[in-house]
Amino acid sequence: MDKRTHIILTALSLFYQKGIHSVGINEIISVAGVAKKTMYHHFASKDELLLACLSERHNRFIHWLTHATSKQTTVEEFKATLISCHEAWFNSEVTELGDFNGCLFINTAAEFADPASPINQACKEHKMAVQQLIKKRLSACNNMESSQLDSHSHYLMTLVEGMICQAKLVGIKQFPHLKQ
Amino acid sequence: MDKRTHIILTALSLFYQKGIHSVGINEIISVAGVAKKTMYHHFASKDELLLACLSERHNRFIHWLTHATSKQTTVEEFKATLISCHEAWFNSEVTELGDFNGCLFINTAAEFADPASPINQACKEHKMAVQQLIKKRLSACNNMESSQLDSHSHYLMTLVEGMICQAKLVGIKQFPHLKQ
DNA sequence: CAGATAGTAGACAAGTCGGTCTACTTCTGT
DNA sequence: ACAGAAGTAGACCGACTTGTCTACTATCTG
Repeated sequence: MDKRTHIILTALSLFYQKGIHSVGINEIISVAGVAKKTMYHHFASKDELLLACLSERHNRFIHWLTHATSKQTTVEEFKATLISCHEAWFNSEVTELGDFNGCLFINTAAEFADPASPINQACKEHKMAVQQLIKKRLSACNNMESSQLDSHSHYLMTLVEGMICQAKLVGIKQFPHLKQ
Repeated sequence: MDKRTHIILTALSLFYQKGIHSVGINEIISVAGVAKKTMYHHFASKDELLLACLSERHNRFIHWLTHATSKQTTVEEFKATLISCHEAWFNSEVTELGDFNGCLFINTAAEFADPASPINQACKEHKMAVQQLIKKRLSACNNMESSQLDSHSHYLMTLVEGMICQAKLVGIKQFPHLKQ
């Protein structure tokens, strides 16, 4: 495998499981089995590496969510699919997303003060992309009233974000009460 | 003011605005205007100080939420109050909670890997206490069906958690779509 | 008045941090 | 075959980390 990709995947896994500031460059290169020079050959700094990790995670997540929610036809069906595919993630049943430890973007944003930093911007952009995907999926449902498209997609996004937080902090993995 | 309390409040503010690992002991004592020995006289370690900060924040938050949601009589009214008092928090209009920067407990949990650590336990306990408060408030509403008390309080909790995340990451401060 | 407690400033230890650099090797494309 | 890119190990830098300690002072209590 490509060294650059290998470093990204190793760092991504460590960042996701332990947080950003808890993981040092030395740990990353040691786990990746790579020389420090190699890492700094591909990435200018730890922040640049982190940005590459966020990008990788973003692509994986959007790819997964796109495919996991591609079959429903009604709003109710879509909502149920959205909830249950997230439950699968919480139970670490989605191999491409790895062992569940909350949302990498929420976790990362918690560690950086400046909201204008590229890192926080990347986190924000990820969330907006997810919101857009939900909206797109919702608009394809055959009983969706277009006048409520914005508010309903926004509502589902709030629900999903809440589920992720509860799954991480309190350990709730199933949300039967949301399915009515 | 009590030195111990002063240290806690200073550390709490720094931890909340910048994250835990981004803030060092030296910064805390420097901002608090206190000798290092004084800090270590009151707290055995940075983790102990953090636990005291979490406890302080927990008390403030529960106190605020208790009073902010004490007047409603119906389920619909309670839901509206719950949403709008959180909106006030997001807009930093609640003085006792300071400048909004997400939920300290969600932010903190993101930085510590071990879910069994006292720090993550404190975060979990805070969330369960909020959940309990919501449930208690809901049970006092005169049109609340007791059979749906668990599922409805759980639902409201999910909504509130989602709002907090969206307010922090995407900067959404108002949630009109949740009020129907 | 004595003794304990809480405070000050700041040196110090031992280790980690991100990042640079040297010296050398291995792979790859023309 | 040879040049250059990509890799290796690891020493090294200065700054920062948590936490301890000495030496001294102020304040409170019996």
